[in-house]
Amino acid sequence: MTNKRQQIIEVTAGLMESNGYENTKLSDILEASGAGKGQFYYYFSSKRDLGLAVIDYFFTSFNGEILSGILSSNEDPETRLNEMLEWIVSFHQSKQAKCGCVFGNLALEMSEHDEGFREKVNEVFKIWAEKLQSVLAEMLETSGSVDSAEVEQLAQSIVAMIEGGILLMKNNQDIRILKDMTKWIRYLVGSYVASHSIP
Amino acid sequence: MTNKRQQIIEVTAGLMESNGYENTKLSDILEASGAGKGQFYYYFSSKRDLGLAVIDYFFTSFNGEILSGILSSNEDPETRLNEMLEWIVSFHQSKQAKCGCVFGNLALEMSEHDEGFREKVNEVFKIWAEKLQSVLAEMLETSGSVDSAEVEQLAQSIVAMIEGGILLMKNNQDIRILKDMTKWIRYLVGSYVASHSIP
DNA sequence: ATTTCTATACTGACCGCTTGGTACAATTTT
DNA sequence: AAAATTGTACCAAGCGGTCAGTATAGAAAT
Repeated sequence: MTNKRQQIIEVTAGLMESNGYENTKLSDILEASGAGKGQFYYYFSSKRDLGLAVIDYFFTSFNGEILSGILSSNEDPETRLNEMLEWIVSFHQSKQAKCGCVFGNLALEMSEHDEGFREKVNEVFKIWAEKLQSVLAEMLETSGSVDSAEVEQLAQSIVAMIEGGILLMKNNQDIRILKDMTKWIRYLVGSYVASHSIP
Repeated sequence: MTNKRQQIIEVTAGLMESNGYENTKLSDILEASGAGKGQFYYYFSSKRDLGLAVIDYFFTSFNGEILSGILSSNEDPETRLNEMLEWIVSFHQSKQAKCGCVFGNLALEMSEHDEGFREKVNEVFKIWAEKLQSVLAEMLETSGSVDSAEVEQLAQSIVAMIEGGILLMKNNQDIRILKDMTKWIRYLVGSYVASHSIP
């Protein structure tokens, strides 16, 4: 039964979402998933091993929802960007603005003392920014000269803006901060696209 | 001698800057500051007590450098904003983009399970945003209608953008990400001010 | 002038508790 | 019977924090 393995991953994902990695203790995991120690160490070689598996699990879900989902739909690029921002806001609203972004949380918690975590999280941000870049490129399709390096920077900065908005939102426990941030992202993108479109 | 107390605070500040709060162990603090356990508990009632004192210490330094310093100088508001952004970039450059922002780090690490930390960090962000708001207001002085609530949101979002840029910078260990972010902040502010100025 | 007292500054062994991880016997599945 | 799976007792290490006691220096008492 790899069911149990998957169950442990999903339960831990829930715990890590609100407590981070270090603060999700093995005992919590065992209790919440109804597994024994032996069972755990049969499926995972260490807590770290599980942690990395949980990141993969989060990415799969994030990828399906945002990257392969919303950002890859048939809508026009502006709509897709908007839908992504709205999805993020309502996602955090449903969590009462308390959890933050798992990837952002792990980035700050783990990046310093665990290369494996750092690289895995980094990959998520990288893929996200790449996808965003292609959406921005679509918006600029009718433009004359497009500096693709600049668009790349913009895409990456949008990811950073979202993460920053989530950080402040979480610390303030107020969804409005993230909502405002998305407004300025739209403003920035709109302003950039407008200034680059051929009259 | 309250020297020792101050020394412990400063040494811990250095440790917390690169390791966060939980990962700065009491044993590290004692070793680095050359203090014994008894000495420590003579000056501080708990590790948490020290942690809160360290935040105050960081804020004092941040306040002097940025809030009362750069942002309150006699230069015009655009220059002050620029100088702040440049200061932040070169600060993190000097730390090889590895430490991140103490306040941002603590926000994500502690906000969930310690109200005291959360509120203290929140206060920092709040004061920062307020100061930034007044600088933005100065830029808009010649404008006709200024929506001060909107300017407040912009100021807060700029703080979020900086924090997000630092987060990604740290996880990527690449200062360029933060540098790019500051570029977009300037672009956003410039664009906003331009669109609100009377021709 | 000498002794006694007391407040401050500091020591480091020790404590209770939690942690991630292991050993291994018992059970279930094949 | 053999192999895969799982419960449980256990471990060493590390943690923050406590505590009984020491050193010292200046004030107070003699």
